[in-house]
Amino acid sequence: MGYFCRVTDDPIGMGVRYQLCFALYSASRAVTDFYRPILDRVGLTYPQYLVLLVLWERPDEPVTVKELGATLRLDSGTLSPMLKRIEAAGLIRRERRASDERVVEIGLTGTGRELRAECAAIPMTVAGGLGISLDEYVQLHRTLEKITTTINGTKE
Amino acid sequence: MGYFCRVTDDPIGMGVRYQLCFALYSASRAVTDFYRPILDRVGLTYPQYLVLLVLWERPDEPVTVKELGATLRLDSGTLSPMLKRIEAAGLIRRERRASDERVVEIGLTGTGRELRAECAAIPMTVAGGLGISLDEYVQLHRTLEKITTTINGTKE
DNA sequence: CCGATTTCAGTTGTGCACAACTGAATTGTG
DNA sequence: CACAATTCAGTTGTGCACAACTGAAATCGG
Repeated sequence: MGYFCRVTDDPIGMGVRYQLCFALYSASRAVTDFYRPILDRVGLTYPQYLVLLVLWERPDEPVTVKELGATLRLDSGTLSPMLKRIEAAGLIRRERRASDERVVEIGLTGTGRELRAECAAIPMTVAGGLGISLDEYVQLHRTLEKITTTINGTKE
Repeated sequence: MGYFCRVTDDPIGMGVRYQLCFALYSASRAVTDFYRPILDRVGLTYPQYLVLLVLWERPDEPVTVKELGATLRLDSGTLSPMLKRIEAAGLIRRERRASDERVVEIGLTGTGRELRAECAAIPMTVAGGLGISLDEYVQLHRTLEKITTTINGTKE
C-alpha cells in the first residue's frame, strides 16, 4: 500500500498540491466556478441545477424528496430548504401525496419544464471547456464512479 | 465537440448520473465523508486539515493569509473565520506583520506541529480506501489537475 | 385494534464557499 | 509631499452540506 507515495515528488509525502484529495476538492470547486456564470443566466445554482437534471429525466411524473435524496445523495436537511427556494423561483411544485401524507412529491411547473431547452447545451459547453480529451473524460468518469461506489458502499 | 455525448447511454444526454459534473461533485463529497471519521479523531474538518497540510510543509516559517488563499484557492471570506476556529482550537497563531500591518501571518503552535505526526498515516489510509489501482490513482490526479488548471487559467 | 417502531420531511445549529463590501495600511504618481 | 489607487484581511449575507433532532403519519406485532 506504501507505493502510493511514489505518486508525489514531495519528500515528506504530505504536500497539499500532491494529494489526490486536494486535486479532487479543487477540481470540484473549479468546475462549479465554470458552471456559475452559465447557470447565473438561468438563475440557478449548481446544486439546484442538479435537482432539475433529475426532474427533467421524467418531466411528467413527480419525484419524491426521498428519491431525489437517494439519487443526489443529499438528505432532507439539505434538500428541504433548497426545494423551497426552487419552488419560490417558480420552477417546481411541492405537494404531499394524498395516499401517504409523509411523502412530498416534487413536480415541474410549466416554467420548470421550459427551462430544460435553455439548458440543453450546457453539458456539452462544459465538457468542451475542461481542456481534456474524450479518452481522459471517459476514464475520469469511470474512476470517479468507482471511488464513489467504493466509499458509499462501505458505509452501508 | 458533440462526441462527448457518446460517453453516456442516456437517450436525452442529460441524465444526472451520466454527467461528469455530477460524478465529480459526488466523488468529492464521498471522499470528504471518508475523511470525516478519521479527522474527527483529531478534531479537524476537511478544509481545516487542508490548511494544516499547507502549514506543515514549512512548519517553522509563518504563511500569510494571502499565500494560503493562493495555494488553496480560497478567499479571505472563507479563510478568516476558518483560521479563527483553528486558532481557537490552539493549533495556530495569527499575528500582523510588523513591517506591513495589512498582512496577517499564520504560524503553527507547538500543538499544531505535534498534530502532524498523528496525521502522517492519513494520506495512505485514504489512498488505500478508494478502491482504485495505482495507475488509476495517478491518471486521475493528472486529469483533475489538468481540468483545474484549464478552468483557473481561463479565468485570469 | 392498539401501542411500539419505523418512515418521512422538516428544523436547528455549525462550518464551509463565495460575492460584495469595508476599512486600514501601503504604494504609486504628479 | 499629497492624494489617488491598490493591497490586504475582515465582515455581511446567501446558499449549500451535514449532524442531530422533531413531529406527524404509516406500518408492524401482539
